[in-house]
Formats: sequence, C-alpha cells, structure tokens
Amino acid sequence: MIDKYNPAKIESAAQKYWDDRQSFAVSEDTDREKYYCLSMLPYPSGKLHMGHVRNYTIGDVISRYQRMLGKNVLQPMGWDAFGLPAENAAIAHRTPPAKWTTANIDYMRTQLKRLGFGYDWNRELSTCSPEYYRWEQWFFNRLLEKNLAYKKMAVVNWDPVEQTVLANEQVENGRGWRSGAIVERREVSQWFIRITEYAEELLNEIDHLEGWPDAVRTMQRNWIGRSEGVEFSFRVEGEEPLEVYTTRPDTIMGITFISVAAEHPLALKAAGNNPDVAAFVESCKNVHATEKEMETMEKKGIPLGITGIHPVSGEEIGIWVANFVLMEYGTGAIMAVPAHDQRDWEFATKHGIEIRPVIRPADGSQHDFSQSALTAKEGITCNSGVFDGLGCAAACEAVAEYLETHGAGRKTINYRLRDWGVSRQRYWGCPIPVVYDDAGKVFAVPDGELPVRLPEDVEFSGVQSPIRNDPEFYRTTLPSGDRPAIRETDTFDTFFESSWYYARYCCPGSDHAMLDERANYWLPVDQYVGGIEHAVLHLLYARFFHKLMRDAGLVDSDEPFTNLLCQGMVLKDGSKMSKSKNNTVDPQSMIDKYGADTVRLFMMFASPPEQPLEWNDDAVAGSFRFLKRWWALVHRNSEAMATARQLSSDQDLAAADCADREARELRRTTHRILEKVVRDYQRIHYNTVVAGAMELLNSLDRFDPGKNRDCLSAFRESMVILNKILAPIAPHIAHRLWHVMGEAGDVLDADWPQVDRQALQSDTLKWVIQVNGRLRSEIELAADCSEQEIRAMAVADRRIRNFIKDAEVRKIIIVPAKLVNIVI
RNA sequence: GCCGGGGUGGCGGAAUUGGUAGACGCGCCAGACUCAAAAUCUGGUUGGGGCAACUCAGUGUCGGUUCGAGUCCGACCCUCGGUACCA
Repeated sequence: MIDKYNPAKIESAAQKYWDDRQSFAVSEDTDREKYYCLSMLPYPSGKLHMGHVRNYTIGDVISRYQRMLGKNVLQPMGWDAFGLPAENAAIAHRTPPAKWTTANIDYMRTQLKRLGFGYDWNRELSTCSPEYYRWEQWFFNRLLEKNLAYKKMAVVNWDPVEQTVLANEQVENGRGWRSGAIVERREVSQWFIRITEYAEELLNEIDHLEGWPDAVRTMQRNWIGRSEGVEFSFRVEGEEPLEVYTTRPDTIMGITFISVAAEHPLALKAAGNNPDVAAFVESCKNVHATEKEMETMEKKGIPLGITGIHPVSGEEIGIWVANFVLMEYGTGAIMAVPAHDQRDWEFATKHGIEIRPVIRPADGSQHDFSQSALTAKEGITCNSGVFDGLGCAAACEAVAEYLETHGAGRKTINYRLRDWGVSRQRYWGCPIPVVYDDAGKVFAVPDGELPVRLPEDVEFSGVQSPIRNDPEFYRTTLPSGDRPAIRETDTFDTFFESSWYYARYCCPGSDHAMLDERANYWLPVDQYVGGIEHAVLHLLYARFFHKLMRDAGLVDSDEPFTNLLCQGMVLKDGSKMSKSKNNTVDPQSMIDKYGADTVRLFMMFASPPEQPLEWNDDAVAGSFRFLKRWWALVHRNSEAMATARQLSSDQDLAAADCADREARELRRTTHRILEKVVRDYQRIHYNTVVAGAMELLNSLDRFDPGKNRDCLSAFRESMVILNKILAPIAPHIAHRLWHVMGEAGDVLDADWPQVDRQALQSDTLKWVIQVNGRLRSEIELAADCSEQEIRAMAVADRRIRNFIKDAEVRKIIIVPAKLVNIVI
C-alpha cells in the first residue's frame, strides 16, 4: 500500500527541514556569481490575497531556478508597514496602528512560510521599526545639507468638517470620503525633494533599462514629460513682464490672445478690482473635476482688461484668465494661437476672438479654419513677416534666435515632472526629523539624536493625527538646547520607505550606517517582480533614491533594478478579484484544501507570468491530480529506482548509448522536453514548463522500467530530470520525492540538468509533405537519406501522386529535417 | 485623443528565425472498475461533409508579400490597461 499524498504533512516537514538547516540564509561570497531576486514587499493589510501569492511564487521560482544554476541567490522579504489603512483600522477597532500592524505582519508571515518561499528571514525588515526609519531620517539630513530637500507652500485637499488633509484617494467626486463635505484646496507649507534635478538622468537612463517592459519605460518617459520650447515674455504696462512657455514658437505671429491660470498673480490682482473676474477665479478654485468631467469641460474664460505687447510685432494682445490653463505647468500663462492649437481654437470660437493662420499645409492643400485648428507641425509659415516661407522646425529656430537676440526670451526645456512632495499630515508614518524655533526657522535634528521616534502607544479617537495634539511629542528644544522648539508633526510619504528597502536588505543589522559595503556585493537587484500599478511612482522614486544614494557614496551602481517583471492580475469570472465585486478566493482556504504546491503549480501553469490569470477551481483540482499522479509514480517505482542506482553510476547514465529502442525513445522524449523547458525557464514562461513536466510524466507513466538495464537507467535519468524541473515550482513534494527516489543531497541544491544532444538524434525522421503549401501527407525516412532520395520518396507517395496527378512539378522545397513542399 | 498589451476550439492557453495550427490542462462524450456513486484508469474531443479511406473550411475583418502567413507588410474593427486641457 502506497502512502497517500498528504500535502499538509510533507509540506510542513520540508519547511521544518529547510528551517533547521537555514537553507535560505545567504552571505556574500565573491567566488560565486550572485543573484538578487526581489519581490515587492507587501503592505500588511491583514492576510495574503491571490495577487501576493502569484507575485511571490514567480519570485520564488526564479530564485530556486537560479540557485540550481549554481548562483549565490538572495531572496529577502519585509513589510511596507506605514500607511493609511492602519489609521482607519485604528479608528474602526480602537486599536493603536502599531498593534494592528504587528498582528497583521505576524499572521501574514506564517502564511508566507506556509507557502514555502525560500526567503532569508534573517534579513526581514519592517519599515515602521525605528531601526529602519532612523536611517531614512539620517538620509533626509544629507538631503537637507545638499539643498535637495526644501520647504514650500503647496496645495492640499482639505476636509473642512474633519479639519484634516486628505490623500487624493480619499477624495471621491470632490467630496471627503468619510464626511461627504466638499473638499477645499488649501495652501500648506510642505517638504519637497528635488527630483527635478535628476529629471534628465532619470529620463536618459530609461533607454538603458533593457530588462524592463516597454510599457513601464514608456509610462516613465511620459511621466517625466520632457519638452523643448521657448520661454519669452510680453511687456505689460505697470506690471512685471508676463512670462509664457511654448513648444510652438513657429506660430508666434498667430497669437491673438493670452491666457493665464486662475491662480496666476495677474488674475488674482485683476480679481481685486473686478468682481466678475473675482467670481470667475473663485469658481475655478472649487472645481475638483474628475477625469471624465475634465474631458468634456467647457473652455471658459473672462478678459482681465489688460494687454501685453507682442515681442515681435509690438501689437497689443488681450489677456484673459481661462480655466484650462494650469498654474502647475510651465509659467502658468500661455500665448494663444487659435489657428494652430485646438484648445485655443475652441476658446476663440466661443469668445469671438480672431483666428489668424500663420502655417499653411506643405502639400498646397487648403485647411478650413472655421472647422478646426491646423495643429500638425508640418507646414510652411505664412503671414509671419520676416519668418515667412520656413518649415516649422526652421521657423522654431528662427523665432527662438530672434527672441534671444532681442532679449525677450530663450530656449528652455520643460518637464511635466514636479518635485516630490513628501509631507503627509498623518500620524502613521516616519516623522520628518526637523524642529522649528518660534520664528518658524528650520533646524535639522542632529544625527546623534536620531531616530525621532513615533509614539506608538496612542489614543486614536478622532481623525486628527494624535501627535499634533501631543505636547510630549511636539514640545522640544533647539539642537543648541537653549531655546524651546516645536517638532515637525508631518510624516513622510510612505513611498519614502519603499524607495530604498531593497538596499537595506543587503545590510541586515547594520546599526552604525544606513548601508555598508555588503550593499555593493548584492546590488543592483537582478530581478525585480511586482505589479504594474507601481510602473511610475514607486519605480521612479526608487530609481531616484538610488541615484541620491550613489551621489552620497552609499552605492556604486546607477540603477537599482536590472530586470523588471510585472505580473498580470488574478481574475475570477473575467474581472479582477476584489472585495467590492465579491469574487475573491482566499488563498488560505486553497492551501488548506490542496496544499501550497498545488496552489503554486496552478498559478504557474494557468497563464504566463505577465498575462492575467483566470482563477478556475476545476483547473486547481487538475493541478492537484497531477501531483498525486507524480507521487504515485515515484512510490510505485521506488524499488526500481533503488536497483537502478545500484546498477549505474552517474557516468554510465551520461554515456548511455542505449541499445534498447524503447529506452532510446524515452531518452529522446526526455531531452526534447528538457531542451524546451530550459528555454522556457530562461524566458520566464512557466506555464509551458509545467506543460513539459506533464508531458514527461505521461511518458514515464506508460514506460516499463523493468524490461532491461537500459530501460532502468533511462527511466531513472528521466525521473531525476522530472524532479529537477519541478523543484522550483512545487518544492515540497520535489524535496520529499527526491529522498524517496534515494537521490543524494537536496534537490534544492542539485545541479541543473544538461540536455544530451546525442539523445536527441534519431535513426529515422518524419517528413511532412506539402503540395502548394498545404499538408497532404507524411513519410518516415532514414535519417541519412540524401536530398534526392527524399525528393523521390515524397513525389512517389500515394496520396501525393493523387494530388499531383498530371500537373507539372515546378519546384520542390526542402526544409531540413522537417518538410517537403511540392509546387505544382 | 495619445501610449502600451491582447483578439487562436466550449474554457485557460501552446506554436525558435515565416515551415505539420490547437501542445498541456480544464470541461464534455464514451468505455473499464463498482450493487451504485465518487475517486481512479483507457480512448475520443476545431467546425462542416462522408460508413470509411478521405475531403473542404479554419487563428478579429479586408487586402498584400511568399513555394508556404497565427507569425511579415498596409488599412480597419473589437477589447483590456495606462494617461492627458502639459501649452
């Protein structure tokens, strides 16, 4: 009677085995090639969801495969533990955020261990621990020293009922998510990091990130949003010159009005004298439009009653305030050319402003300016005086040069990217380590006094950050110690923590430095695995932080992540699993029912890692069935395996020239599959790896190893290969069956199998015969047939003769070892 | 609008550089075992026609290149994701 496959039992035994031996603890070893495989760390929300399981299984398969290739593999895990949900839970359950977070971490850690992921738990970190965030505060001091961190006023979402700042995600249709009150835009002084200083490098380096998906690279390029143009000014009577930015200086002679943003100083000043303008400016302030509304929003505006002088023509141009001009981009003011910009065209048409064409199509065709603007940057300038008759590119140059020589403007490069605002008016985050004197002057907290600890034993009744009302926290003294000071009560954006954790994993226990020399052994990360939702923010901030750390002498690489894999979503019934859709499947219930190996196997088998995965309960049962069949096969043949081991040493296997036809056949199948599996492991196409393993199991199931010695050793060889190719995906059962088969050591550290090219050779070849490119017949010929013989045999085939009949054979194409195409 | 994926059986998905379309699995059908069912095993399973050998059609649509196209080129349709009054 064979032992029944009992996943719960063998999985906990395997996990204990690895744990006792510290199988996944690694250290620096310059003799071996290192491989750093990293999965994005989870937010400890309570329990794992299927997206986590998929993400971490992919990472674990990569890690275990790389280990079998002989590399020194680091795979760490930790917790992105600061954040808003802890505060919400605190209010709902009257538990301090720290307690709630720690309990979640403890539970989720047991879940990760239950899934058998090969993490080096000695490196585990939690971003909410003072040992972690003190280095973040220390690094902030370095940024302050370099003037890469600064304070300025910035607009926030303010909930007037709750008297608190809201994150963008907490604003729903312009209202606070909890209070339902209309959200106001309020200016608050906040900390910023100068990411724009690195915009050029962040953009240029994208070209070299060849191991990243194109989608992510494109998104980052668009996010940085570099554009080349010209900045110039209009003289305004009694005012400072009005600066505008344009990417189309070639259309400068077509300007018929100027627009400024509602927050622009000229608009605010005009609002002081003109109630209509004031009303308009006010109406713009309260619009917190959703994307959909933005799309269809009407172009509204009102004249300010002042004019600017055109820098070339000297013409007086009316200045308007318009709702579609953004204060945050460029100079907050634009030159408007309705003939060649669609928004300006719509605005001019509505307000009866002149549309003055200054570009005509290069092909001589006519454009109907009463219908739309001519926006293509291909054409010839006209009605433009000295700039007439130029192509757009040449005209841009000419205008830029004119403005420069006349002192009215200059070429500039503009970025859409803004400096990174890192202040959050929240409790559950890393305290920003500064204090203020009574005049509001900023003082850094000296390195020696770090960390500024976040009090964890807090009463969380209302919505306000408890430290704002906690004098014990905010009352302090200046670094000099001689005067009272007020401590900053804002905390860092949690993206701050997740921007450098990958480096900290390399230096566990380092309590004298943020990073030490170990970081340069492991970095950069060879393979990063995570969700596409982090394509821009997290991945851009982490790249930025890496460059900051490089320039602070902490790391010597330019980029943190060499290869990036973004796994697809987990779907159920065609849509993303989510609580709101009530279509979630709890991973824990699946693990309890089938075991970790089945869940891992199904996840890898159901679709390629980068594609979405459709959850299917029946198919999970199919994966379980496969593992049971494998289990039974190994146990059924354990005696044969023992005999095979006695008969043949490894050398015999490698040199096996198998006289037996069936043994040769099995070896051919095995090595054909192995060749494919090796390619698919490298391509990270695990679904076809599993398909290959299933095919191999099907062959082994039908094979009789007892026939003779050749069969026995071919069988053992194939069984060993099957175990090895499944080991990264279903590691527990592989571990157990490796020992059942009596193989030495752990499969975890077994060598990756080599394809035996000789085994792929065959005495005969199957040829596909086509007539005019359509499959018509097949023949099997000796492998050493000459081309002439192949030709003759193909034409002589019964079915082929039937197709050729008396038609003339014009050509015969032979694809070596594959097919013959007869053209008639 | 722009950018990036993706359209292949009843379903999830396979198919190096153009070379046997549908690997592998799920589901379904039939059979074996069983008093019966479950489990397990064996066989079948793209659609149409035919008793069969066989034959015709077929990878979103239309056209093209080629001895040969799921794969390459052109135009279009659908779908998923991202993103935007960015001047």
